[in-house]
Amino acid sequence: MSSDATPTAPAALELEPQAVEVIERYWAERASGPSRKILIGATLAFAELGYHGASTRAIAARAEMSPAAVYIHFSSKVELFHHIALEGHKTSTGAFNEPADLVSDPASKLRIGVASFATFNAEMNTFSRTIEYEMRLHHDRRFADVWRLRRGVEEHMRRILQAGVDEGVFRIADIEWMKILLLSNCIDIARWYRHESPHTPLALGFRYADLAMSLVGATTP
Amino acid sequence: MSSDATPTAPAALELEPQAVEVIERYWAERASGPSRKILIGATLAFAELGYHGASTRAIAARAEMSPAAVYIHFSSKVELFHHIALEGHKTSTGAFNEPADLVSDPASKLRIGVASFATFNAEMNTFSRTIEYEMRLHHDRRFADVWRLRRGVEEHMRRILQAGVDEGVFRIADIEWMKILLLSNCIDIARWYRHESPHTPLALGFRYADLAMSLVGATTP
DNA sequence: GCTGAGACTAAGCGTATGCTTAGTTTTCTC
DNA sequence: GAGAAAACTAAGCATACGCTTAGTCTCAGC
Repeated sequence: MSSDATPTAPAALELEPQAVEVIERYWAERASGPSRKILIGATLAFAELGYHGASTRAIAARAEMSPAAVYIHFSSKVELFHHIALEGHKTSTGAFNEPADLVSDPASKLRIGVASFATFNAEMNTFSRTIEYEMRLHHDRRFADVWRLRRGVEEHMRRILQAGVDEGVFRIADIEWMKILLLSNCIDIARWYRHESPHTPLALGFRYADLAMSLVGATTP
Repeated sequence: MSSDATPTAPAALELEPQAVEVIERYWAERASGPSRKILIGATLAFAELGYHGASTRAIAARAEMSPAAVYIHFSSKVELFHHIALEGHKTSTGAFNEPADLVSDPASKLRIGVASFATFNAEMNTFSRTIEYEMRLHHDRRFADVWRLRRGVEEHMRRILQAGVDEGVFRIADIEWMKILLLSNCIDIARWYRHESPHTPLALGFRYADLAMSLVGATTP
């Protein structure tokens, strides 16, 4: 039995070059100097190897530093992941909340919120997917703030749908179900989207916005 | 910096009791004796801790065996995961393909295929989610068979949609996009569904089937 | 009951892990 | 330029990891 064990370790996932660029640009806007290099390296390592599969040595190598240097800037591996997950969720939830808050009627909120959220998940597909998948293993107190952000988007979506129904512009039989469905659509983009897809993230966002309007039975043209 | 490292390891994810039962029943139907115990233990460990986070000791403990006993039945940890992923994908793809193959017209194929696939992903949410998430880290040759099964469902869905358009019963502007959308809806159920949800997997399957018929603009009542 | 095969274990191996330490290098301020 | 603080490294620690080995136990067949 043991003699047929394959000597090859699982190969690291090959990331799309554009996905790497997106991640580098993302952290360039939010961190500088060595911290930035570590955040980029860690994000890439987590994306390619998973949280537990990514050793601090792998992270450090991608940051072109020694493993010990990582601890100058982040107190632990899990704290590093927490930082990435929190920042990622702030951006992700902001991608939905902020555009929706720029308009006042429910239909526009829904359209622009969904478009923006879908675009974000397509553009940041590798980043979003990684955090999404790895967050399931982190339910301890340290990550309570991240989980809270997620619940905030659900609540926001529910309020938009409720307002639309109250104003008679949405025809929804089951708001809770519609909320789940609309968010599910947007979130799953991170799983399947690749930059080589025929649609740009922006175009995809419009598609999902149109779909959302259709699903809620929006009465506006 | 290092002095504020939290001494607590990430807590193992708490699985829904019903999710545990589902997994136990699943393997009861496909394995017996010690192999079954190992498959159950490993599936639970992977679900709670992730692939890399689940040590062979954790797997063995859940199977109530020693770590060495696992190697009598499975040649390596990765082979154990491969076995679980392959079996899971055979069942998952079967959940779509087999019901759809029982009927001949595209509308019925779509309805029954989606209903069945959605029901499967809800019922087996923990199992599906775990495999889905961990499969992204396994792209080496060993897992080619698993990846092939996934592509088979996509192809099948595309053929159903094409047949519906050819026969004039579906009104779809972009078949490729519709294919992605319909499968995305079903697959993402595994991410969000919990057994404590108000809808049973079966009821959810019908909802998704209705949604699919609506989305393709099916002309049959 | 005996024997051999298969299943199983305790112990351990070689290696990897997250993290620390002591020393070195770099940067910043005066 | 000097000194202090910050950033960084090589080396190493304590522990965990996937897996093997040698011995023990259990089961099935005769």
